[in-house]
Amino acid sequence: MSRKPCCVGEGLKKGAWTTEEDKKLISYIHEHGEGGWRDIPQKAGLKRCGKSCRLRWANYLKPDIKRGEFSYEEEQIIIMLHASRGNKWSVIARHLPRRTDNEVKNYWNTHLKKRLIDQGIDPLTHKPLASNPNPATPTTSEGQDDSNPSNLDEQSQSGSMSPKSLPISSSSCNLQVNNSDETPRNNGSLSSKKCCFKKSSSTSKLLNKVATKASSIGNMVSASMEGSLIRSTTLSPCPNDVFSETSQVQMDEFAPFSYSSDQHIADYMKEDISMDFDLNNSEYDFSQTLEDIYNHDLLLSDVSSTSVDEDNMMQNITGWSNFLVDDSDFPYDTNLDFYDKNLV
DNA sequence: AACAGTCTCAACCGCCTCGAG
DNA sequence: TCTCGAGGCGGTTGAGACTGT
Repeated sequence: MSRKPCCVGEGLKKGAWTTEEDKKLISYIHEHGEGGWRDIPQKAGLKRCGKSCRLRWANYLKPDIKRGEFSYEEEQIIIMLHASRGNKWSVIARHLPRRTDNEVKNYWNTHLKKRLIDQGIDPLTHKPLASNPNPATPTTSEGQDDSNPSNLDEQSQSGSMSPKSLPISSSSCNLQVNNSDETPRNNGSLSSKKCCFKKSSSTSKLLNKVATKASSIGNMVSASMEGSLIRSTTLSPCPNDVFSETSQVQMDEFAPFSYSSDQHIADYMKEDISMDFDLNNSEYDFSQTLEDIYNHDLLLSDVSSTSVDEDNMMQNITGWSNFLVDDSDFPYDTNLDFYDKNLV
């Protein structure tokens, strides 16, 4: 037993990778495949630590990595999974095909975390910040300096909140706001069917919560299914322990399933169901909303350890979509006041 | 144009888990 | 059973880009 340590050695280069180094690494991996990272630097002619090579490959050079702006659906998935899983970036990234854990982590830290704080939501607990009397107004909180003009300018100067500064609730609710420099993140229009929370029975509250998420669930399901069904299709009926070994299937193989034959379900669910709710309402619990959704198998809590029955999942989704779009006795008031105040 | 402050994200660091020896 | 290295993961850093004055 005389293994040599991975990252000791003089003359190892650090810092940004050059294109030349990238070429060497790509070329080597194309020829020999991944793995054996300790030996790769030497064999590929790189003065880098094996660990550094692995990271460079996994986070940047790998051909199927998706880069660039996160979609609305991806944002929703990150937020929801973070609420239930915490900083488990690798777990979250598994639900986002072609995204890396590092990228998800960076996006959370630089965008989503701030946005939640701005809207008075504690990014750790995903519950309204206790000290925040008005969630629609940026407040001083952890990592947030209200003397920072940029925080105030964003809304006071623009006269409206950009989608990125919208409350999570609103961005989940088909709200469309004036947005000159960005493609709207949701194709839905500002619904005429705006609903308020009603403090009634727990069932009503659950329905409220579900309805709140309904407009985005379609998108989320589509996106999540990409990741989940790829794996379930691949796995089933494989035992769980085989799962991780077989999960490297390209999503393209299942694109027809994800995007055509079942797109109608997602479309149904994206339809004109929207509402707002009052974050001041101490009973609102985003984590609970997630639990509710998870309990109905709309999202898989951790596909890496779960084998999924595809038919069962589709039954659930179909059932839920029918439930969600059946608003014949939609029990909530319409109310645009909240966004009228904050978006105009 | 120059400078300062802020933001972004690639890359590093250190810890943890797992498995080989 | 114990030790140690590889690989994986989450937290943090800092260089470069961007923005405001």
